[in-house]
Amino acid sequence: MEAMQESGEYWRDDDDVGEELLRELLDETAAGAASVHSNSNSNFNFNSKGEEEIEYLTAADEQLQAAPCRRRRESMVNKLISTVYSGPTISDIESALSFTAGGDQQLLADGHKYTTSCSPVVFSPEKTLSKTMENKYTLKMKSCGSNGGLADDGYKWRKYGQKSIKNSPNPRSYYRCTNPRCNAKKQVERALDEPDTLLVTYEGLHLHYTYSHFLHTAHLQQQQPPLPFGGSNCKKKPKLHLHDDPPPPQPPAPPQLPAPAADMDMVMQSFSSQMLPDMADDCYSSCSLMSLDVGDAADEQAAGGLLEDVVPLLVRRPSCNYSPATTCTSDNDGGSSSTSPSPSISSSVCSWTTPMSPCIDMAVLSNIF
DNA sequence: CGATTTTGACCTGCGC
DNA sequence: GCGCAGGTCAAAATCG
Repeated sequence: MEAMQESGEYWRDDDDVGEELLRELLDETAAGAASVHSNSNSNFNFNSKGEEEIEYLTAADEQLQAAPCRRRRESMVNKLISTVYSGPTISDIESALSFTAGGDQQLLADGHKYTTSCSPVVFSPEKTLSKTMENKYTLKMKSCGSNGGLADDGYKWRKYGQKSIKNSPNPRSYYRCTNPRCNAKKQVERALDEPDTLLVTYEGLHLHYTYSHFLHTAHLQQQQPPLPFGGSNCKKKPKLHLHDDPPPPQPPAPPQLPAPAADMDMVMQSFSSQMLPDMADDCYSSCSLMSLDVGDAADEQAAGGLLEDVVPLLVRRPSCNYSPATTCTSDNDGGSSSTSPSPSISSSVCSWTTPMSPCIDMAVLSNIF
């Protein structure tokens, strides 16, 4: 994970895009609200000369006008969320493990990669797992000395069971993510033929950042001056700073721009109240994680106020292109996954830092809004 | 004292 | 329906 951070992969350079989208969205929303409001009787428009024009619209006309507007707004929301969201994806776990281990890989005769260190080999579920095990994938990794031989994947796991497996001398351990809102699980067992090799089967997806992400972000926060508008002391509703948003982080830290950051505070407040009236608190608490210190971040994480609770999984799957060939489907409350191939080694190079097509289940969004 | 691990019991799906 | 194997639960034990 550290290596991944050092690689700079986490850094997003599209913050400006996020701001633009936010402003555009707010403009659009304001315009839409004004339009809806005025449509109660008649539609007031102003031409370029500032002269008042009055249009009388039928219900059908209103729908015709509203539909493109709604689509446009949805489109912008898609872009916005995909821009704002910067948490880890399933592929990041792989890449984290890969980068952390830094081991050499070589191809085995069966086509799988063999690792000489802790770096994982990812087995495609369609090859090694039954159909009932969609959303699962298995990493094969050499055990490392520490942490029980298991490489740190950046998440905190709680063991909830252990079971001896038939025809295997090694018991299988069952772990669950410690985050109460996250249903990610993993199973760990030693390989039969290679005692120093661990088979780690991940199931479900994390709906939150890695703890190492918080720690690093908090570290950056401590290096920065107090934030405007209450900043870090504002515990109940810390302000959002999109400039602080870039995920785990990477030195050198991007220059803090107080004015735009403050501006984005207000923009985000507006966004929260206008676009997410019911979710404003969640959005606040989640988006503002970046403004918290270590303790606050941990508390906040424990409390479960997470942006990822708002953002559908599909947004978080950069590799999930919005095309007919790779239709995105949300299959369970874990929110996985897609008909596209399950995570593979090649997907490890993907991250949310790469530009992606917005891919949001609009049904989910409609529930949000 | 809270969080985590351990471990036996229980539940569920599947094959016969 | 029964038995088996895998997965989960939950109380007790342990840890920091």
